[in-house]
Amino acid sequence: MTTGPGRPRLTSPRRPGSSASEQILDAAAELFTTVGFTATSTRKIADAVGIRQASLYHHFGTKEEILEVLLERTVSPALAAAESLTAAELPVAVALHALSWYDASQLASSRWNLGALYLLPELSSPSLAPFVAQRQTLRGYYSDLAVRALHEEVSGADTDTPDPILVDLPFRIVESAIATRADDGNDIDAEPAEYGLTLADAGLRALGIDPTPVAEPSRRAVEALDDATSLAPFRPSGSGDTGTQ
Amino acid sequence: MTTGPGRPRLTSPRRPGSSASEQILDAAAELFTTVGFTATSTRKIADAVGIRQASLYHHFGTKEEILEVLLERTVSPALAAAESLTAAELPVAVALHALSWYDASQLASSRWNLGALYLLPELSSPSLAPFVAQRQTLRGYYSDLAVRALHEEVSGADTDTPDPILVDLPFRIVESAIATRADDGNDIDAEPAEYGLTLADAGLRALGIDPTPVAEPSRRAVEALDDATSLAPFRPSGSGDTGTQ
DNA sequence: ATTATCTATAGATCTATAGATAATGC
DNA sequence: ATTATCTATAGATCTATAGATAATGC
Repeated sequence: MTTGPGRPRLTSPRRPGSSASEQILDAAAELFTTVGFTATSTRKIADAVGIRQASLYHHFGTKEEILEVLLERTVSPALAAAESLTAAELPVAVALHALSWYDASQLASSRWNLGALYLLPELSSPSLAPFVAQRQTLRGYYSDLAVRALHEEVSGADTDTPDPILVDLPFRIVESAIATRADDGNDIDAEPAEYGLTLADAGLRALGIDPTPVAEPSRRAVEALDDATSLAPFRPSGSGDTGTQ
Repeated sequence: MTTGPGRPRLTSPRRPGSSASEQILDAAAELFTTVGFTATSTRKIADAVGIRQASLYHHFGTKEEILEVLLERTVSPALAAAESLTAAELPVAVALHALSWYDASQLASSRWNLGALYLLPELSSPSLAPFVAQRQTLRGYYSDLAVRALHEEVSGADTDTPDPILVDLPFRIVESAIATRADDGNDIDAEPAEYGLTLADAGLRALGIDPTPVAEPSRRAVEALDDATSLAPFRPSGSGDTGTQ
């Protein structure tokens, strides 16, 4: 690791990540999610990486740029899953359940509680608006699926325009994984896949939909997603066999 | 308003609140909840009040002390409601539903989104630990009620120690009002009482409990709470008649 | 020559304190 | 005399830039 161009560091690396940029992102992810964006100085990030404060600026133009990269990486996989599951020819309740399961598992299994970045009050800064918009797009996928699932379930027994608070709940219940991690410590003791299943089931029940019949098709859909993204922290304990679909 | 001791301000008051302290708390509540604690300078608070930065320190010893008062005021009513409802001789599901309804209504109806103070990453500061602990106590009331409600409902059909993720959900669903307000703007268009009812119902359904039979006794319990605290932003549209209990 | 680090620092904050000032209250 | 404000400022940050230095790569 002493190889490579450039003046050597004074300290040997103390952060995971093959490049300096990745090490900076890892340190910033920890600090931003635990003490906040403004409360994290560039000096503290540099100290956590083991470089000098000014050296950060060889890799990122501003402190905010670091946050932008972290936000981008956090919202992208969930948004891709939402698009893929919405396009797939799945029963709507299965798509919603699978999206919740996948998203909640990701939130629970990431090294740092990156979902907390979306709760930072500093996100009202205009330059971060694109990422806030992406998160709202994801929220829209959830509520669209919820609206359609309700229509399918009760076939018009409810009003034609369902309560916006109600159809927001699957998204909010998935999001609760962020607050739980923030409250109970970064390392959650539950299995991410199991945790995600509990939240996905609850999201459907909150809408008044029985999750029992969707569990198995949803499991297959999530496994297909994981195979596609090959990020796959998702290894359910179940007997599910990939590729049967 | 030009009366009273002390040197006059350069600017006439621009904030609600009969005393300077209340005006400072109102301005700080807006800024802390929208841009965050560290990102809010004492100068910005003072500007929002219409006084000089140094004048804040006549009323509060430190910036953190302002946050402490806001946190105290936010958690106290919910905690009092939880204690009162737990002590009351109510069916457990009714107590849980009423607590959720009351708490969610408060979160939705406060002038600023004060619940967001509990999501500030800066709360990991040791001096704020007492308030974090109080919030966790409130969370404990919710989950205790949820555990007991599940036992009563299915009478041992489930395991003896229910899933901690599951019994945390009524609390998390109520808390979702904070994120919704942060996402959709401070002024919510729904009636607080109606909003709270939707979340209280969903909390029970998430546990697998039908909220229909508890709605009416819960309404009476919430009205009794409001009469007791006489803070009462709670005016349900229903035909419920206070005092019949 | 290029790259990644380093040292040094400018300029802009930000929190909190010291002490002056202008009102009311006794 | 007491109170609530004001002006002024010390001391500690904090972000970002300028330019030197020490490696590799050609």
